[in-house]
Amino acid sequence: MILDSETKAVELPDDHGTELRLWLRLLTCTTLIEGEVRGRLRERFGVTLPRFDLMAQLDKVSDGMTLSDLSKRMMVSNGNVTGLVERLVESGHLDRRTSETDRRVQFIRLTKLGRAEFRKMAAEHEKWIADIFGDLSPKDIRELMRLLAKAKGSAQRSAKARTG
Amino acid sequence: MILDSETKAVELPDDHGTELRLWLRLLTCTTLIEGEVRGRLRERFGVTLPRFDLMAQLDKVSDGMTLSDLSKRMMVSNGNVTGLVERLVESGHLDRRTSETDRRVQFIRLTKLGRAEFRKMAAEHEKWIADIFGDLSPKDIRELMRLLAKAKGSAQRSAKARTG
DNA sequence: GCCAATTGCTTGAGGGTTAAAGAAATTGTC
DNA sequence: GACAATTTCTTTAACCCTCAAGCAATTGGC
Repeated sequence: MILDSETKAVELPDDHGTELRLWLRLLTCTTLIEGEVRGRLRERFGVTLPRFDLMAQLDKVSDGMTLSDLSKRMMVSNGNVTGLVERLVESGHLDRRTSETDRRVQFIRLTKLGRAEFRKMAAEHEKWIADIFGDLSPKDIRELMRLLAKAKGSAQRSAKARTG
Repeated sequence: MILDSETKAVELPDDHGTELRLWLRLLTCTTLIEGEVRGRLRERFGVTLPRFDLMAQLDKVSDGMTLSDLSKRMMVSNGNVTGLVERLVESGHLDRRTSETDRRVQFIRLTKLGRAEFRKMAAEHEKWIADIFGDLSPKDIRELMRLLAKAKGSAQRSAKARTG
């Protein structure tokens, strides 16, 4: 550790240790919660997290979404969504309907069963999340929301600068 | 939206919407950054994120770690680590050595090649992270660290309450 | 010493995930 | 209308990941 004359830590010219520690903490935090949610979904409903997430996207709309929309919203690859939808159609939770005007496009919807099951899961899920964040005050939450929004913006700026 | 007589939003008795939104934002933020790092590691070094993470754990120690240690530190399953280590031994980055005193245990170390390659990657990685969080002030970072620590503690408390 | 419980690791089944390549349909331009 | 570029979706190979079951070695009582 480098200290100056007043015994205060001094930054090295290229020390990015604080950012790195922040990233590791963010990752740890998310992994921890994600694992907890995954376990509860599995244990309580026998459903996987990706399937739950996909159904959550579809629950927000009434008239269906395309596969491309889903992959953008979920931030996963196109091929990934193809497989997920396939399995959820198979199990009767989803419904696919080819567009009349563009035969490449498929509209994916929750079936009656799918929506009913999702709503049941979502209600519990929301309580789990509330409990998981239960030690945070409303002010903590607001502040975290604000800082994460800033971090997200920063990351998007950085990503855009890389790929052009 | 429910409004009271002074046109101010009123919480429903069981509304946990803010926590849910916080979780989604946390997840989005992490997924975004993780994807960015994954892409850069792949593009720049042809390495996957899990392999980089595993090597990062090993780089912190000089005398090796067991598979169990690795799986705890990385917060992934035991079987997962078995496969990852296998592939990294195969590629010459890792080295396994059975314990003298307990023949179930294997100490995993970075090879000379592994450590050299990791150090090179880590140096760039740190710069990427610094850039990704570049818009955050030192104060923002401190505050995020603090709030994420609190969130982590809360999540651990909740997880512990579930499994006992 | 014996044996049950525990610990460290591997295996196998079932999924999830990406990047890259490709098939099918549409659009824009001439 | 022709046809190149684009868009939507699927396929493939390789990998990542979990959970549960199982094997091998060790430990702790007795």
